[in-house]
Order: sequence, then C-alpha cells, then structure tokens
Amino acid sequence: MAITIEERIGQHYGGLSDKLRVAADYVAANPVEVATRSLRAVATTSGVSPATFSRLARALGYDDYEAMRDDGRAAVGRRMVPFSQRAHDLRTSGAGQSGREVLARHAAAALHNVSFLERDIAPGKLEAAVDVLHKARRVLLVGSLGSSGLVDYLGYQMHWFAADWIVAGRNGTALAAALSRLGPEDAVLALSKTPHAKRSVSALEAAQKRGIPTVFITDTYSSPALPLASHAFVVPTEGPQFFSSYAATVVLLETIVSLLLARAGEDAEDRIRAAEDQLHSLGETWAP
Amino acid sequence: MAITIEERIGQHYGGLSDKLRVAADYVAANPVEVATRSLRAVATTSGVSPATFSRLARALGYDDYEAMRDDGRAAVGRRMVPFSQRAHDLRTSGAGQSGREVLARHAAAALHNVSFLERDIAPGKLEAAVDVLHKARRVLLVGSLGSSGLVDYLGYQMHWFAADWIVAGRNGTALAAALSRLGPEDAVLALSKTPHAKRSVSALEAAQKRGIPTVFITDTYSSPALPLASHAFVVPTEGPQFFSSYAATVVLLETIVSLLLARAGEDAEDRIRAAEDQLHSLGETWAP
DNA sequence: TTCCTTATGAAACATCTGTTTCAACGGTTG
DNA sequence: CAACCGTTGAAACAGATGTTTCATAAGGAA
Repeated sequence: MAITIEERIGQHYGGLSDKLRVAADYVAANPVEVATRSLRAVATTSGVSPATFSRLARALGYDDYEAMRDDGRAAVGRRMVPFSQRAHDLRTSGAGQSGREVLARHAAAALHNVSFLERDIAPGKLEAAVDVLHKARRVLLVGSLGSSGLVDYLGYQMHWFAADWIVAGRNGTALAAALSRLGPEDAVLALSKTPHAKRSVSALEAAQKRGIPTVFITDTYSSPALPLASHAFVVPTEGPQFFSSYAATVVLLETIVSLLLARAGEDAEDRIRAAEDQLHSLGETWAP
Repeated sequence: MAITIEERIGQHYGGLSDKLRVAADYVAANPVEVATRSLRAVATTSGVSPATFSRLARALGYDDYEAMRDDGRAAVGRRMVPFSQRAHDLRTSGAGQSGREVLARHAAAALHNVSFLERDIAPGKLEAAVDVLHKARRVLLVGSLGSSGLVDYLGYQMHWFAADWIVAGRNGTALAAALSRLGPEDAVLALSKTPHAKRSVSALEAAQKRGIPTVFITDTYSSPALPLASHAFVVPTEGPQFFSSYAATVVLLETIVSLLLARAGEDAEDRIRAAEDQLHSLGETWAP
C-alpha cells in the first residue's frame, strides 16, 4: 500500500527536531518543488541547510533523499490527470467501487454543490439573515435526525463569542420549553434535510406564531417549512451517496459564523484566543 | 506570455533531425518525466543519447535544458492546483466584508480543501481504513470540542445500517468505560482538530495499548496522536475563517459511509428505506 | 572518386548533487 | 563545575549531471 510523503511526515512529526520540522513543513507545503527541483535548490529557497533535508529523508524512514523524491514523483504523476476529468469519467463510466473512485465522486459532488451554493444565494440575503441572528438576544438552534450533529457544531463555534446560542438537540422535550421562553427580540435557526423531522417544522410554526424571527436552512424547495421562515436558504445536497451530502451546508454555516464574528467586533478574536488559552490551561487541549 | 513545451515542439518539429524527433516525441509524451527526472535518466529510458536531449532544448529555442525543464515544472504546477489559484486570489485579495464576498471566500477555501483531500489520499488507504471499520464488531466514535457535532453526524448516518456504532460525545466520563469494553475485534474512530482535545489523544493511546484498531482524522501533521493511529488521515482545513473549516472533513466522512454502505450488502439500502418508513409511520417525519 | 556538410554518440569536462564528516553550540545531567 | 548528549551547518567527498568536444559515419555535390 502506497504511503505519501505527507503521511510519513505525519507519522514521524512528533519525533523530529526543530530544523527537521521546518524542513518537513516545507516539504508538506511544496511537494512539487521537492519532486522537481534538486535538494540543494529546495534547501536554498526554504532556508534550511542541505544536510538537514538529507537527514529528513532518513528520519521519515526513506533509504535516501531520492527515495523520498520518488514518492513525490508518484504523487505528481497522479495529480497530472486533472481532477475534473477524472470526476467526469467516473460519473459517466458508471460505478467504480474503489476507495479513490468513491472519494472522487463525493468530492466532485461536493464541489458541484458548493459552487451552486455560492452562485445561487442572492446578494443581501445572507446579510439579512445574519442581521437577525446578530441582533437577537438569544438564538435557539433546532435540528433533528441528521441535522442534529451539524447544529451542534454550529452551536459550538458560536459559543466562543456569543453566549446566548442554545442548542435544542435531538432530544425533543426541551424544545417546547425553550421556544416558550423566546420572543420577537430572539431568533430561531433551524436546519432540516430530507427526511424532514416534524419537530423542526413545528418549531418553525410555533416561532412564526410567536413572532420570533427564523432562519431556515434546508435541501428542498418543497420543504413544508419554507414559507414559514423569515429567512430561508435552500442548499444543494445532491451526491452519489444514498444520504444527502452536508458539505455545502457546512460551508454556509461556517460563512454565517464568519459574518457574525465580523460583527461581533474587533476584539472578538482576542476573546476567543483568551478562551482557548483558558481551555488549554485547564489541561483540556494539547498544544503543538 | 507562456509557451508550453508541446507548442514549441509543434513549431519546430519540421526542422528537427531524426533523433531529435524521437527525443521530442518522448518529451511530448512524458512531460512529467522531463520535469522530475534528470536528463540522463530520461535519455536512458527513452533510448536516446544525453547529448541529443541537450541539443533538443536548444533546437526548441531554449537557452538550456534546464530552461525547458522549467517550462515542464510550471505546467505540472499549474495542472496540479486547478482551484487553488482562484481560492488564493479570493483569500489574499483583501477583505471584502459583504455576505457574498465572505461566502465566496469560504466556498473557494472549501473547494481548495476538497480538491486537496481528493488528491492527497493514497490509493488503498481508504479501503484499509474502511475494512477495519467494516470488520469491527463495535465501533466507538470519539470527538470533542468542535469535532463532537461531526462525530454525532457520522454516528447518525451509520446507525441506519450498522447497529454497533457508539458515539462517545463531548461528555468524557462515558469514554473510559466504553473503551474498557472494547477489544482487538472492535475499532475506534476519532476526529480531532486544532485545538486538539487531550481526551481524544488519550483515547487513541488507550486504544493502541489495548490493541484496538484505530482510524484517526485530523487537520495537522503535527498532531500528537498521528503516530498512535493504525489508519490516519490528514484533512486540509485552511480557510478564511478564524476557525478551521470542516467541509472537506464532511466529504471524507460521507465517503467512508458510502464505502461502508457498499460493503454492507445489496439490501442495506432497502433496510434503510424500511427504517425511514417506520420513522415516518411513527409521525416523526414529514413526507413531501 | 574526393570534398564538404550534417548528424550522431562516446568521452572529457566543469559543475552540481546528495551524503558524510567534523567542529561548534546549547541544553541537560552528574 | 565538567561531562555528555543531541542538533546543526560548513566543508569535504564521491558520484552524477548537463554540456561540449571530437571522431566517425552517412550522405550529397563536384
């Protein structure tokens, strides 16, 4: 089974010395350079001594620097066939079942979906939705079934700099209670994909009745909740998979987080860093 | 104005001598060879003398053989990163803050990451990891902090056709207990991104000690847990956002689900449909 | 035929490449 | 404090690289 240089670097990164890491980082970032240029040329442009690169190859388990370069060559050769062509071949030539083929199909579908997402969202639409979320006193996140995990992810991202984002996860009992505590100065963000959980639909219904602004993200124009939402986004999710793909949805969610972060003010990022340091000092995370 | 080697060959082909044509044909057919290997190596494998290749470069209007190789390098580099240019432009061309601009940047970054993911996974690597997961009696899913939601999502997808996938979510106490119940016939799938939760790292450590096969997905080569895992994937996550992007990770996870679904047998999809019907008949979902 | 031109590879050449040695440095341990 | 260890780059080294020279061969013209 073939192993790429990047993987070798990953396997050995922990045991590398300072300079070897610098060299390894350069190799990981510039694989084509390594495959095509000479050791000394790479050494010069990266600012590390030639000897270090020679040592790096051995530290990564290669016999030689040349052996490492051979791996790079193989990767470059694989890359030479343009990705889009392979994706096209795979889509038209039927179903290869090797891991790389399936991966290529998924990747192609994701690229397709993300491109469409980017193209099909009208100007100003995102701002309007983000405005609602930004001004809201509290934001309730609703997602069931497959959407539950993503809503959780969104809630995690937001909790770093916005205190009042509440995740109403898969567990349904809390939802009604949480909704009853919200008013027009709050907001609801719901995520629902096929198959649509009734719970999410009724949450939107309830929100509308109580005058709570809603942002709704779904995958079909025929979703029953679409007319109920104040701000609705339809994200393409078609894919080769049996289930629908969430990649484009993640992009949209992360974009929303980005926009909210920008509105949160200049020092929001500082506050996040502080919170991260706090997390680290509690021994929860591992520092590189 | 760049001219490729192929074009130069076309322009000069008529004026070339016999051997020079043989050499030119070889160069046109194997541009990667020329870009990556030495003149003498190319000469040997093509059966033409080294001197001829040196002369060919000049006959095509290059100063040098090295100048010709530089053109080859440029071509390889260009083809290698189809999306990255656009992504790079968007990322570096300064910070438009309108919703569409931010979305475009995120989309570009996601496209970039997905392309790299597709490219940098070695053949056979996915299969090996999926094999482990498929054969496992039980699979424990580990993810903390930002990865918790995605792990949850994966667990949800899998529960439709694989009974024994257990999610060890953000809550840490259950993790140790769950791990202690696993053995070499089981598997652990862990997801960890910067900042890396210590809990995930130690889960992998524990799994390794107990001989449990592990699949590990992370975002940095420097992750401390990388050497501990039996099957490790490094997914690119760079993005315009303060936080790292999970879009490419979602693609990888969905691909894994796809491959597992394929191995689950032909009737797995039928069983899922039946389960969905069941869910619907319980009044949980809304049918379009 | 002889003379001249062109094409070609072997070999010689200076240069460059990757490796290894070695001395210097910084940190740790006794 | 000294002794020791791992890390690092400069320099030395053998071998490889790209170019050029040169001898040979093949053809064309006189």
